[in-house]
Amino acid sequence: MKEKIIEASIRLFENKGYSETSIQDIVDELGVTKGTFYYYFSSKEELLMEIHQNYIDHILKVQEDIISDESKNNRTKLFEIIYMLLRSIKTHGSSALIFFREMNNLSEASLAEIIPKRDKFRFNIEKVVQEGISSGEFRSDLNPSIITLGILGMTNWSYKWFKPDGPLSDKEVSEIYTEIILHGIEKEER
Amino acid sequence: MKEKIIEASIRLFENKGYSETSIQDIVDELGVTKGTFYYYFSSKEELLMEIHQNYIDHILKVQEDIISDESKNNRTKLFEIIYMLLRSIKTHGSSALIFFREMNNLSEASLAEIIPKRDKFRFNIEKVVQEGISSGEFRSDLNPSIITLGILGMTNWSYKWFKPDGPLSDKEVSEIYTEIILHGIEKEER
Amino acid sequence: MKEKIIEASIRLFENKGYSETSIQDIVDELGVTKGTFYYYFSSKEELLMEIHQNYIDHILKVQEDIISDESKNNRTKLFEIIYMLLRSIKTHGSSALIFFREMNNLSEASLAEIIPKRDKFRFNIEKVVQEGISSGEFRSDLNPSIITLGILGMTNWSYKWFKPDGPLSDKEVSEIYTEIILHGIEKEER
Amino acid sequence: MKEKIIEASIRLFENKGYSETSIQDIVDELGVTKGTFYYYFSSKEELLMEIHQNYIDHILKVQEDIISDESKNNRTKLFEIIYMLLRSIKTHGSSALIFFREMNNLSEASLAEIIPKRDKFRFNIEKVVQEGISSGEFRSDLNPSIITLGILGMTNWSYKWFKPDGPLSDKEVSEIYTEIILHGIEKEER
DNA sequence: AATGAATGAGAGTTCATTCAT
DNA sequence: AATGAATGAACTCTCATTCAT
Repeated sequence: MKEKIIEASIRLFENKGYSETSIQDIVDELGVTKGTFYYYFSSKEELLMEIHQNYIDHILKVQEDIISDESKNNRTKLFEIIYMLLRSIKTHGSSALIFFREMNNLSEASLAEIIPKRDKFRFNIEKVVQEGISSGEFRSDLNPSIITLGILGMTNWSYKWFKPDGPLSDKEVSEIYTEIILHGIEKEER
Repeated sequence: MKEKIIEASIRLFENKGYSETSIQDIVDELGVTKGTFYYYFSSKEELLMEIHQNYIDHILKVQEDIISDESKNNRTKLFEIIYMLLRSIKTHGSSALIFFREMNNLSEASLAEIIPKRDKFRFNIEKVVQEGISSGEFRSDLNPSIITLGILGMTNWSYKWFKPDGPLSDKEVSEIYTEIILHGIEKEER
Repeated sequence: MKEKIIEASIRLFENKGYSETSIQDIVDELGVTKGTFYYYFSSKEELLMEIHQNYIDHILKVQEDIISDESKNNRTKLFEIIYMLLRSIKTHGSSALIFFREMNNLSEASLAEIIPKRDKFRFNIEKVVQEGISSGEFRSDLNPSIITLGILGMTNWSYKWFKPDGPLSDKEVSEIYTEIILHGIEKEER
Repeated sequence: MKEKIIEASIRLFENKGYSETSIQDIVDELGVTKGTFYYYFSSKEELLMEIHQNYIDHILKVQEDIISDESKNNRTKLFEIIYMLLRSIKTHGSSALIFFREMNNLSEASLAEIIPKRDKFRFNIEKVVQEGISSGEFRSDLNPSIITLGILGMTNWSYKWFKPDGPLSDKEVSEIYTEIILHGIEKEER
């Protein structure tokens, strides 16, 4: 039941937004009553928090796996992180969209847990960029923080328009994005 | 007074979000009463719509000026569009942020006016990309639509983190972004 | 202007009801502003009161003319009162409807002026009935107050359905009503 | 609780009118909160609609019973319908008054349900009148529709003045009204 | 004679939440 | 594990009225 509540609410939050979706909307979707909701969640915000946690924990975990694989160079790591983010739209429904759009509906207390994780995700990418610079894979004349924010922007923005059943697959889009980024930040001898 | 209401509400919407900001919040900020608000706006959504209109009309106008300047090549046009978007954060407060974040709080009727303009802005960029491909400035092996969405992602995402009084200026960030993009999509002889 | 406000408001009160019609509705109808309204009337209720006064004063006056005409017998007087009421729908727009429907929107003070006039109108009819009984025109075995209320019910109710441009004229309806009433209350030798 | 809300609101609507009675007034009367009201009714209009439905369904049902009783002649049927209407003031509180006075506060959608029932009630009376004409009980020289509207006027108007604890009983008034009507529309050999 | 900006009280309605069962 | 009645605070919006100009 708890899972079903989360799934239904993700669907509703995506379409109507968190604030505009009432507990009533959620339980109506499942044919149960509000009491049931409060048996599993102590507040509406706790539900939102759980969606956030699930999502960020998932992508952080996959990211760590990618980064810690010493057999991959930094170019490959960047591609795989980008691909993973785009793939998560298919695997995690609209959790990503909700993660980015509804963050300001979390309480101070919840934000204090989520923001460090979100920052960690960003720092992990920045580390890949910096190691690529050190190893000579990437150009050294561009600010690594801004590069990282550019990558995140490109990728995260895709939640606004990417459809898993659209003309291009998540892999194809990831390849184009990686190509754009790499042949910009990579030191040149092409 | 109408201007003051718009300014105050942009500030509040930015911090608390549109749905979480009440009319009471807005008028308290100005020391007037709710009646005053409804003297100038017929609904809360009309206010949101006006913010949207002001913003999109502004950036569309500036974009048209950039694109129609025949003395500029497409590389320059891209840079100027990116720069204009980042600059608008300074000049138009948080209208940009509200524009992107609160779009789903518009009514169907309002969306029907805004979406075509937003699409036009995107198509205008896509046209610059395509003309750059035709003219031989840009690579021809990457999907122009995806390139455009990548550029928009990078740039629009900056409303989430860019601070006009941060360590880098809007111009510097624009130059880095342009550099990343260009030396990826530009046909190479480096 | 004052006349125009009264006319417009009668039209609006008829369709939407007094409470549901705002001052704004009235002045919009005339293309003026609310200030204008308050130049002529000190409150919304004063306007309603004026409509009431105009109507009741009119029908009271006509009624007195009918009653005081010594050349008419009581049968004729009854017919003429009924006819006058039905005719007033044509001549006084929907004042009658408003008079009956919106009376409870008057203040205590206004009611204290209107109710005695309304009662006087009723007593005048009751007097005709009673004189008809005394003179032998009407049956003496029926309660004159109830007869009067029956006549008023029949006649006043017509404001709910009578249309001046309908299949029967105000005169024809009056004749049928009088016929029904008379050949019930008239002592018999038919 | 739902029943208690209906009862309290009928009392309040009678005295202050529907538009002038607020939800707050209703719940104050019962010592509950506005939330409770909206637990049982989705809108103020739904409450008004329920009062209308209850009343018209009741009188329609009783009317059908009267009409379908083949042992009664049409004179008797008329009397019984009139008596039933007057009796309903006692049995249904002021539902009748509200039914007639507040009909224009119903939405289009609600009216579309109520008007046909109200018309059916009227047509049923008209049918009795017409059958009385065919059977020779009633005069044939008077328009049956107007007769019917006259009967309804007399009877419905009584909601404005009839008090169950007044000098005459509902039965006595019904008898006087029937007497007035019958000896007007009945073919004569008196 | 008329405007237009502003008020302030109150309207109907929504909703997250509680709690006895 | 789940219900259903009830709360209470907040919300958007309406409106008769005022008043300086």
